[in-house]
Amino acid sequence: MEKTYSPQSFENEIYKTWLDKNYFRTDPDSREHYSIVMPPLNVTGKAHIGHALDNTIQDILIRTKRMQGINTLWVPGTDHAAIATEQVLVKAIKAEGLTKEGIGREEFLKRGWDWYKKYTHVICDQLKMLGVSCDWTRLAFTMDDNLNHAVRHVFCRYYNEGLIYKGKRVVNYCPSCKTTISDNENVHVDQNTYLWYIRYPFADGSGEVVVATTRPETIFGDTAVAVNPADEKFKGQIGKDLILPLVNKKIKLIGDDYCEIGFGTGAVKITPAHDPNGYEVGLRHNLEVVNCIDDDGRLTAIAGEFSGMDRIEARPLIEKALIEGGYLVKKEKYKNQVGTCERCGAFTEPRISTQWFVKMKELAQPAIEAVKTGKLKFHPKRYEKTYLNWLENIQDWCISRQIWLGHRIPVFTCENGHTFASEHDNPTCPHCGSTKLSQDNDVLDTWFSSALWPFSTLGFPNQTEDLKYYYPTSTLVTGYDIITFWVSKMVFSGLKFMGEIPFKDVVIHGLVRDIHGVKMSKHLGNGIDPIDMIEKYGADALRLSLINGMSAGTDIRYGEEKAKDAKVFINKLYNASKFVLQNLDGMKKTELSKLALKEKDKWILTELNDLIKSVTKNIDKYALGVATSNLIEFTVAKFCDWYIELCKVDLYGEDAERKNVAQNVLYYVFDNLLKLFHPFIPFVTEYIYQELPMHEETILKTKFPKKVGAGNLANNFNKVIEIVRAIRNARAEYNVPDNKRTSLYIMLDEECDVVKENIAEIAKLAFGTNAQIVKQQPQEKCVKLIIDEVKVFIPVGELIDSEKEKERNEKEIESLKFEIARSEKMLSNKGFVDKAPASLVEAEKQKLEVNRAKLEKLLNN
RNA sequence: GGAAGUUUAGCUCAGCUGGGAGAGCAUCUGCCUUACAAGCAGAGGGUCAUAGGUUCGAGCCCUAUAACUUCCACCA
Repeated sequence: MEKTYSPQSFENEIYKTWLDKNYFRTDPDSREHYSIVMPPLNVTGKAHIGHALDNTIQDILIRTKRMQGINTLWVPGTDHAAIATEQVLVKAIKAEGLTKEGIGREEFLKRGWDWYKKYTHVICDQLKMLGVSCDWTRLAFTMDDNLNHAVRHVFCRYYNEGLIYKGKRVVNYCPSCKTTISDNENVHVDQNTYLWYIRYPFADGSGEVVVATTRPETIFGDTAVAVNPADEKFKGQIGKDLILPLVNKKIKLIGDDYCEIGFGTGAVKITPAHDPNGYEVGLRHNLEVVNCIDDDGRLTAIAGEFSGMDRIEARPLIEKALIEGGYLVKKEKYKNQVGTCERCGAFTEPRISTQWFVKMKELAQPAIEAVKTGKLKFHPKRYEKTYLNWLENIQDWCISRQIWLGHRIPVFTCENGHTFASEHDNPTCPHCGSTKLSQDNDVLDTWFSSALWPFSTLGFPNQTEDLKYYYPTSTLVTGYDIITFWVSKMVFSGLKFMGEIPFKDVVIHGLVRDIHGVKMSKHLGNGIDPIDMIEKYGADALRLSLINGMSAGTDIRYGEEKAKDAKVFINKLYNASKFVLQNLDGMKKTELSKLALKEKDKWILTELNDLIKSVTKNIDKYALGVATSNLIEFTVAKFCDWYIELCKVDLYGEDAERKNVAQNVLYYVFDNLLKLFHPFIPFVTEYIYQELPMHEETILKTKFPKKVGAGNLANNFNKVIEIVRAIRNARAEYNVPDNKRTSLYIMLDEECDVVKENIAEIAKLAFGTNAQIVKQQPQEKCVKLIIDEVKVFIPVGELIDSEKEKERNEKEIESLKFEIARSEKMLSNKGFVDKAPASLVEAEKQKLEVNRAKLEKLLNN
């Protein structure tokens, strides 16, 4: 064992052993199962700290369940992240002086596969560094043959049931990525812009209507101006013709409720092709749809002199033209939100186009029910609202994307004009048998394949053993940011195709932010690279730092300090292990129940029992941050600070029997502690475990502690702790330095076995040269402490200061008096005595009595 | 515009069904005590955001207010 804790020296090797021995592999058997599917990792880029958090949580759950003897499966996987990858590829191709269209679809897809092959291991290797115990032999990829099959199978079922349709809709379009994006990918950002007030004259010269707009460049697509029919301001004018500025064509003034009275000028220009509301209005009024922005975000021919210009760049020029034409009334500063592309940040364009949709209303209903009936639970519960709110207001899901990478829509048209969907590779037309087919050009939204993840990774649509045994999965762990994107889609898909919810518990965690609470981003350079942290502090430290103090569902402020602190703690555990290992020589391994346990042994075993209970309970509740606090608290404040020190008396003593008891208890407690810690910090616990004299093949297959197997553990050891603390406090108050040791005289008013038994321990822990039980107060000048029936005398020589002694005594008397007064007040309060629970009132009475006795003892001295 | 969350020590956060305010880091004091100075022993430090209310009793429940954060939403 290395002298100092250096995780870099063993983490990789340990992981390699785990893999070599195939420990993470599982197959269906007769046991109960616990399964998790890992949220698929994007093959682009590398792991960020959010991945580290997400996967650490999953790993803790999996490792715990595995140790509890449950058949545990964790399926890892990757996602093809179509839009992002396509962008990277397009860029690379461009760098070669080629174009996507130039090399053709087939070659492009080949490059895509090459990319995936090359980079899949990058992110997987990074996860391995973190110590994840997923079954890598089952690594799934959304584009794998069987997953591809699942996608087409599902598509066809939707299609044949009429749940998929092709329709015209206003969708978000990114002119930079050149594809449609979903509402979720369309990020609204605040922008400081202007509101342009534009004059639309009546064709008959009888005045004008002024409209306010944030998008003057879409004027070329205007096909009406709308006002609210109830608006007095425009009474009698609805139906009249207006002259569209710059274009000089006639458009109608229409009445529509969409237009709000009193907002802006009360009149709004209607651009059906480039505004979702405008489109709806257009449908109601049968308006012409005029496209004035093309695929590249440039103005079309209809814009005349502006055609071919970027829509945003054209804005000032259009403004100038409006001024010159006398159309611009004024321009005001204005704040609003615009849609931007989540991937590239470009302004998106609402755009009318033909797309594929999934009808959602019918599918959403069972998914809503699943949560409302409590079959599917969110942790914390409040996120159910996010989920339900989204499903209850669901819109049809636009699933087509105008890119090449991904699952191509399996809809074919044959030479005779028959259109059909097929899940087969080389289909023939079911209507005429033709094999001359053309396939739809679009690919599916990546979420379409992710939606099937919990069952497609288990073999669906084939009814495999895995699928039968491991579905529905147990827990899904993910961030709140993709509840609507992903979680909800898996739920309705699972219900639809498997007839069963895909998982029972959804564990939601927060985002990892920087230490000031700002979202980490490349742009700001405030990101923390998990791999950096692993290299500097070790994977265990990173894991512990992410989990410790984490509260379910809330964001985490993270700074490098935290990883450092975690490493400091692990170092402490490491040193404790060194102590344990150095002191086991000659131990005769004996069952606890057969050992003559002393009070201190019973005390630490009781504490261990409590720890096991709370850690188990908190893991079950997904309160992992509380579980680690429990563990750390026990390790430092119980095991190291007290028990190890207490043990030394026996370990270094003459009594072989006693020594053996101490060794056994020390071993037992530490062994259990390692196991309890293992799910959280797997590497260091395995490393230390392997050093234990009696160990099994690997800690990860040992039994998770359940309950301390020993008889009655009742003990009175806290009395000793109280005495030691009192002595330490008194010494500090007299400024006795720790290197000055004193004798300790202890006088017992009543028999007190626990004190007698631990007299040497008290001396050791309270800086005594020795401690002895006396019948009478010693002659020397002493500081005198009274701990109930125990009196302690500390001869601290010239340091004694009778003034100070009196002062200290008085202070204690004061505080006791205060306590007594408080109790008396409570107990004389009729309301409290009558209404508070009896046990509480009783406890208060007890306290009062004890304090009164204490006070009396002090006063009598 | 709708909704959710947060507000507790200088910093990061715990605080379970209401029953005497906690941890880690930082600060101060004293100690190199044979696992650990990445340590040990001790200490200081809080009107639990504000104002009301319910209750015998409120950090916790209710109502308003403020600040910050986030999600959803088509307001020109």
